[in-house]
Amino acid sequence: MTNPLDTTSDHRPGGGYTARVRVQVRAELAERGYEGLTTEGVATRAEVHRAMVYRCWRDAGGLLIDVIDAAGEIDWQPPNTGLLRGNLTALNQEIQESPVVRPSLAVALMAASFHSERTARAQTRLWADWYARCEILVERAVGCGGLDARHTDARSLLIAATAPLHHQLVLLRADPDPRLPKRAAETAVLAAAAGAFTVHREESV
Amino acid sequence: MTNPLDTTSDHRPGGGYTARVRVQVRAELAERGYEGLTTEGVATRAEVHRAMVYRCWRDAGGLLIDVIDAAGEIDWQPPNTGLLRGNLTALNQEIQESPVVRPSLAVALMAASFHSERTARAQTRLWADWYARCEILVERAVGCGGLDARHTDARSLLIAATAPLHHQLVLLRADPDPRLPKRAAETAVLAAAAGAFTVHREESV
Amino acid sequence: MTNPLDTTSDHRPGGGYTARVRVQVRAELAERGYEGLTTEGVATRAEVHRAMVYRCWRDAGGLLIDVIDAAGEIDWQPPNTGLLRGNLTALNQEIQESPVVRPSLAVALMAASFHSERTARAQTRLWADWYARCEILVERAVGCGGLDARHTDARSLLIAATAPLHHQLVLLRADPDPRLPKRAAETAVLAAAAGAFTVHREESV
Amino acid sequence: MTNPLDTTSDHRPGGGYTARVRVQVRAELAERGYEGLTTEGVATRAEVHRAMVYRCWRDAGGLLIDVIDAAGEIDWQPPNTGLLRGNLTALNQEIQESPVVRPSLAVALMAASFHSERTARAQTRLWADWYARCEILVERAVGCGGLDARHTDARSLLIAATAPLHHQLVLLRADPDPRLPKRAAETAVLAAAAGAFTVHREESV
DNA sequence: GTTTAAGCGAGACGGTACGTCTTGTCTTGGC
DNA sequence: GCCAAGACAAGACGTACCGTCTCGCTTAAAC
Repeated sequence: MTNPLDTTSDHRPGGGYTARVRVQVRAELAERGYEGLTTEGVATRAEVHRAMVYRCWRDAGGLLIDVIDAAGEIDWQPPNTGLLRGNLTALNQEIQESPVVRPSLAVALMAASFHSERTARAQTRLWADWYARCEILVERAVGCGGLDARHTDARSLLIAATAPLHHQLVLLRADPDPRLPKRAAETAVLAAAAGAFTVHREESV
Repeated sequence: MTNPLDTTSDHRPGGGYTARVRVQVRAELAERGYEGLTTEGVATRAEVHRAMVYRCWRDAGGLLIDVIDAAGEIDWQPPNTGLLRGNLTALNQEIQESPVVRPSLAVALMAASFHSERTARAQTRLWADWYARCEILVERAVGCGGLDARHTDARSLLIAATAPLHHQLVLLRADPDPRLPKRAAETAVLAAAAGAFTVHREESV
Repeated sequence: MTNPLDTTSDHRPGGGYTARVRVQVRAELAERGYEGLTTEGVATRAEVHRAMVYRCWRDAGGLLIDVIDAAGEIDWQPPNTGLLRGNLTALNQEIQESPVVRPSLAVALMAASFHSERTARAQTRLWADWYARCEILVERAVGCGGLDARHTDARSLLIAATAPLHHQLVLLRADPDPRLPKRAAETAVLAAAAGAFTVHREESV
Repeated sequence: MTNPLDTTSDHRPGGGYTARVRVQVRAELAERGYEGLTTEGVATRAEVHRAMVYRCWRDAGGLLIDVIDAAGEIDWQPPNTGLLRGNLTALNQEIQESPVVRPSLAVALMAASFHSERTARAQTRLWADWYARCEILVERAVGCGGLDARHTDARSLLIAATAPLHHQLVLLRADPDPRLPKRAAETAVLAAAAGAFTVHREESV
């Protein structure tokens, strides 16, 4: 975050090296993976003195948090190609394609999130933001009559639709299955049609 | 365990220290997390010389692989309490309870799986084994008429049922939701009833 | 003190902080010894910004020189209790008592004098001043008939009388010997009586 | 000390680098003075990894102690040219000549001795050893009738004879005076002849 | 009476050295 | 031959200082 209110970092001044460092952190993560990330490497690549990195990001964890947070700031929007089914499929395809290069930034960020409590929280923020952005897909579908008029738990639907993808790619580390994005989307839509994500009054108590 | 599949270790002689070391690796992982694991720490706790660890497990990755593999060798069986829905719920509850303490062994193993290609493969083996064991749940349900007689893709059903749990706990690092195990199980069963996991001929083309 | 001899400082304006800083330098030296002296510590204690210290004293060496020079400006006079023997003994006693606490300012100043050529010169100035002040002791003795009427090299006599003290305390770092001040004084007086410090014509050739 | 009993250092193995490192410490001290000594510089010059230096000498202080101690192990003997007066003069001349190069090892060792308690003790040991070796000069003189037959405090005599030299060179940092060695020796001998260093019974109580 | 320069607080910045901690290899010597 | 012991090379880590610099604010003197 270039955001000066950022409570994560300690001082992060206006110096032009901030962006430069961030780029190099991402590069190192993508090239060498989380464990290959070193303050030394980043500093050298960014042509900044190692001490500077410590001053501004405190330690290796700070770099990670910064990059994870920065990942949430790109102006991404979920696909909007029409129907819910298609949108979820497209979403899944995006997920599937992103970490196709090994080691990828996406996987490295996952690994990084295990580094410390703070990186874990950053990762949690990132996911929360991502799901918040995706909820519009579900809301659109409800509005267009694609779903039961009763209130649907968008977050659960989205998780049902996308979790299998993340599961396969990140946890199982299986090779991508080209049919999985569509299948998982359809499964979620079927379940939704069957009322699986309907919010009952008494449950919300 | 002198696991015959284990291509990692160079020799693993009869010394009684093998089990001792494994126990300590697990203890260190559970206590200090993946990043806190050091050969020194393990060796000291196991009262073995550090060189011994390198001789037998080659390097830190070897220790991790060994422990991940060992995790797949315990004689675990999925719950069998009756109906598919109940079984899946029970399964999810087990998942939810395991990593409740932070840092836990389960989470540490996840983190460890990002260490290298080899630990990733060990983790993949572990998941494969786990799903294989769980497939019996689905097969029983099909056999008992709980599901459509047409062939059901057990693996997909299981992933649909459990992925949301792993997603919440491991990736989102959210606080456990006591209702989630049941909900995710029900969602998967609803989807299954709607034919989401039915294998069609044309799909295999 | 805006010492006119001081070639060190670039400017030393009227701000009241000059004295404050000097006091803190002395305090730091006495408390933490020469190696423990930092511009940061001094600045903080003196409630002055670190940059101010650099502006006015140029660098750490400047602080040291300043303090060494300031040590020569206190209005000290050698003891005058009567006879040469007694005066020298009293002088030695003063020497012996000053650095009795370790680490002391006196020892820290000695250490500081090794810092650079410039601090060494400041230290030399300090000694020169000290001996100049002490020469009165010898001159009085000559005048009062306590010594041979021929001209006596006061400086040599003083060094002979006090060097053993400094040697023991500063170089040998031995524990103070309560009898040493008197003994060293007597030795010097005996040598003086034997003509050891008499200046002969032929020697000046 | 190559002495394996050495309680100063922590392990100091048989590796051939020990001597190499010591040589480089001395070289650095002589070239750059005490403050210019860095573990980094020494390690690089000795072609040893920096970590090795820390392993074997613990820290910068360890290096200093080692070198100070080593300085006491060279097989030096005081001059023996005949009479006490001449011997003391020769001794003083040796002192005067040693630190003639600035910065010299001798001065650097002095500065180093202020580094810590431990280096100070090493320096004290060095002086004690040096005086012990020099006492033979006085004993010879007493034996040959050069001095009063009553017992003479050799150490005090030696200090009286040499302290002015050290004082001038190390503390006052004055330029060497070519006549000083002889003068200081004569002064001490005169004082001795006058009974300045005679040990009285009651004093030794 | 402004304005303008110095004094000074604040802190970013580049840089050196420190001492610690791991990792993984290799050698030596006892059983 | 197993293995305890530990030396060794390598390199990252995070900290503490150092000394330089550029901003701005304020305040006293110059115009």
